[in-house]
Amino acid sequence: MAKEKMVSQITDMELDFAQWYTDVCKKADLIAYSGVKGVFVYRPYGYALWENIQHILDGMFKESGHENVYMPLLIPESLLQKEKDHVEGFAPECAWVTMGGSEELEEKLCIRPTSETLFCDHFKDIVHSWRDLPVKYNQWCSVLRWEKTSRPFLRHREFLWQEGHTLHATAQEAIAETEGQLECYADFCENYLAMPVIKGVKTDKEKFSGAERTYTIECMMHDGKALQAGTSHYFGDGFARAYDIRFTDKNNQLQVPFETSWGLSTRLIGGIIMTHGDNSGLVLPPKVAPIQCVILPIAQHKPGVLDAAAQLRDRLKKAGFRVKMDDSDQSPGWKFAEYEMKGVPVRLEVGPKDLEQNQCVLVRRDNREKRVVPLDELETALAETLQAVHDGLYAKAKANLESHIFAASTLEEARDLQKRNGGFIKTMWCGSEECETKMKDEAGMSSRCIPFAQEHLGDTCAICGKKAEKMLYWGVAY
RNA sequence: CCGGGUGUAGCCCAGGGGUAGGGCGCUUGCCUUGGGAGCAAGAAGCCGCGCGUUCGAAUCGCGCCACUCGGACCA
Repeated sequence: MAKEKMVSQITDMELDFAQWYTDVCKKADLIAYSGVKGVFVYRPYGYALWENIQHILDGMFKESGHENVYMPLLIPESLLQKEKDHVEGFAPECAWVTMGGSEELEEKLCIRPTSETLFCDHFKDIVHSWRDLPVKYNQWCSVLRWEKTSRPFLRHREFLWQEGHTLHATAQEAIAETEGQLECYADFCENYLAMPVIKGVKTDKEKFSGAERTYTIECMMHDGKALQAGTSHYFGDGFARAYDIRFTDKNNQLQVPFETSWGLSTRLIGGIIMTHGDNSGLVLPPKVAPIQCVILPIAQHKPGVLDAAAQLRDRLKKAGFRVKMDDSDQSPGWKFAEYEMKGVPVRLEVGPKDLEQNQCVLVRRDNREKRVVPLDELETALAETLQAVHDGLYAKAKANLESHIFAASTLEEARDLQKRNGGFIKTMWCGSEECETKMKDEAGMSSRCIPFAQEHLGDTCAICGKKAEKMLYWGVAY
């Protein structure tokens, strides 16, 4: 008899990647829909993942001298409008508060889509002397952008993020800050999330509204689409001039300071899902997994099993691992499937047969490899196994990235490569926005970045044939 | 925002102008435990929302909302 599917399952990603993604988000208990388009409920398991990300990043920011602050949710229209490029960029996706109680407001208030304007307005008041610089602030908050289409984690109207905002006496120092924070993001993605990144600079067309230069890290998903995982902006003194921020330097001269901002959002969770997930569900990088190891007692009604499992749990907790013991009365098979769906990096099985031999079994989520471990070596073995999962995930993601990079010398070639394989298409580029637009119109790709790691693929632009000195990555992005 | 699809129990879906259906899940009991076990009983629904047509609407019409797939726009 053909076994009917007993439980709701996850669509195979080869069959329908978008459906697979949505299934994982829901079945792994990360997120739930609310009654309003584009705003989501972060469920405990999904929020715990964000908290772990927050905790690590927050430590990195503080280590490099940044302080956390909290700015208001609302921006008066007049304040938002001071920087021309910025307001033009964000106006189409602003949501406004126009009523207070039953009264119409004198001036409407924008719900922050990002907080540059608020920080500038505040910086103007607190910075007067060279002694006040640098200012290195960060805030954890949510922002609102009235997106037309939305998807869990990848594109919310309201999303959680951090935004760093810093002010410096010199352009060099501000640029160093911008680049340093990009490195921080790249380090975090690669060493904590096991996501390899491509670092580079956005073209003028793609840069942040109001920025002089935008740096980015770009990741490659399983389906060949690109994901911008974090950005860091150098503003020059544009915002400072627009918002009238001045300081007196050591020579008693009035100067305009230089500014940066940088942000990373819950979108990254979407990136984790699409980088590491498989047809059994989520696969979480061990360093941010809410549960690093789930302990499953086998034949738990037999004497000694539950006690032994609880002892192992306590030992591992004491050793600093995030562990959970599941002694619910579900069958072992059910639990195996459940925790695979939730992406728990390591499963620990312990049953009567193990206890007789003073051992347990560790199973890796990424490749299902089993390892029998003597109980007195458990802490070391688990640490090794978690590290092995991290390394395994990174290697697999790196291979996926590398197998999704193709070189092209003409627009037609680029278009065909994208259509056939997806991925990043690298070409030489003359630097003109017209060529970017043409690539978008005819090949459906936007420029992802001008990578730091440049290669010389030729001397002419793949689109217009004119002289070209820069190599650009193109792709279809989330 | 433009075009297509969908909305019936927690999930997947059938039905259909006149008492609301199935499978899975859920609850309780028995049984079972190294890859989503079995038996029995039970609970659970403004049939997405509003307005219309009708003696009567979950069913027909219109509007809206949400989800989804393309496209345009954006972290």
